[in-house]
Amino acid sequence: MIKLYNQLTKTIDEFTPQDPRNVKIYTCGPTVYSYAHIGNFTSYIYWDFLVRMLTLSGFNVNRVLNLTDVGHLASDADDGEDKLEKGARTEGKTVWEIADKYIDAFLKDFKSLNLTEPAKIARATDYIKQDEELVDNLTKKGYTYETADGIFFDTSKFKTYADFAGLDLEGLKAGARVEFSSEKKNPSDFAVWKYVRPGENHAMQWRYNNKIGYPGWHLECATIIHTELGDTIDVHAGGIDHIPIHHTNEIAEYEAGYGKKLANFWLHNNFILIDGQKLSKSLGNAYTLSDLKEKGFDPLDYKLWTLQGHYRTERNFSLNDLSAAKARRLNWRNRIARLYQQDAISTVDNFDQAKALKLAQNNLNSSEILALIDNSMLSLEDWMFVDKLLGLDLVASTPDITQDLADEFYARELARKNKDYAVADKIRDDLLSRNLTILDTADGPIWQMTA
RNA sequence: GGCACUGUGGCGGAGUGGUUACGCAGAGGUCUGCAAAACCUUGUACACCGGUUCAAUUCCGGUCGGUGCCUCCA
Repeated sequence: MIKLYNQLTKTIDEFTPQDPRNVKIYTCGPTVYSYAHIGNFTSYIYWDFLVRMLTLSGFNVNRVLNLTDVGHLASDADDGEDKLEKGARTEGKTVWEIADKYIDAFLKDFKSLNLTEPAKIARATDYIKQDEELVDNLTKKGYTYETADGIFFDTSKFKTYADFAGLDLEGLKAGARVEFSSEKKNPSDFAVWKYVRPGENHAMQWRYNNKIGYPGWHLECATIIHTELGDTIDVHAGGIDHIPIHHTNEIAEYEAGYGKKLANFWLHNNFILIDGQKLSKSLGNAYTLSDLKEKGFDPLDYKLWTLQGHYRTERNFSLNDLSAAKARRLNWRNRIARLYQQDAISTVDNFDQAKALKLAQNNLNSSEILALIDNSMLSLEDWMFVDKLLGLDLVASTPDITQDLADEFYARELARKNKDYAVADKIRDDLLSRNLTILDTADGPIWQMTA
């Protein structure tokens, strides 16, 4: 039985897909205006674990990931410039070049984390026609109204608007930090289509409703889901920050426009802090995977660090703790290395694969799987199973030593037995430079990986 | 102001109404020519105050603290 926390019910519910064999999943992707930082990747790491768990549970997983390559408002909203436009200006490139550059970087990082490739990676700009059709549809059904800024969704017409996030619409009105456009009918109304305002420089633009404009942010997810996965998907996953705005609006657009429920399960990952503080570029703590590599970490060290915690918990990241994860991962790989050096007969195997999968099925309890691994003896076949479940690439990254190295290993042992320590130590140093540590245990020498 | 998440041993972090999480670091020991990230052993934690209970870190209420969202954001 698979159990997952569902934002729709705010409880942990039993998960069963509509089709007993196939699961339809949509996961929110990045806005490609700069390099993704490690916080961005927690989401993809946890959803990768979700996909792996479902696959090992016997389902065929049909997952779509979107890439938001259409710009939306930048953080310093007053300048009226969107992120992609800003990136293009500062880097002296076109918005399309910016999008391509960072999509490429994102996919490389994605691969370096050994994340399962989605069945479909969808670029928002490939769905403009569907966006327009959805706006048509919403307008036809009376959900929209027009202002000088664009076409807005009237949230008061969508009765269940506040339910998903548990929004207090009155409180929103009273305590809002930002002045709402006086043209909006309700504070929670949002643009489904934006017009390029006079004087605004927006290179990505399409003609719709006889005006130049571009789609509102939430639209792409609704149209990509409907186009690629059809009516009512099984799981929609994304960041916790999206609950009150993005996903709430996405549900409104999709369900009002298509007349179908969007998703049966909604999963949200919590954020990480870095050294107790929010990730931000100004604090200089928004590490990218490249930054971590420069500091001597493998992306998979970060993946293991992420899986040490639960996706719904706010995590605190530090380089010190990443070192702990790195050590753990190396220790695991050296346990595999030991398997190559042991007699099959002496190998005890008490790892319970079914139990590990069951822990994963229990609302993605990756942390307890790690503890199970630490408390069990695993065979090589078990480690391969762990790699399928967690995607840490442990076995492939820990090959048995070559004959060449084995020869040196035995040559050293011979020298050592002859008390020719100068030769033995020289060989040991040589092997160390080739990524092998020699340890003389009570049962004789063994080799280990140094990295 | 509104909504939500969260507070566990040196650090990170699961989980549970009464039994060891786990990792890293630390300590002691073993082995040992030396070295060693090897091997063995080792930690009586759960913000505070009440309540429920035979029993609470675990349930309930309150207090205090941390964080996020409400403008793009995993």
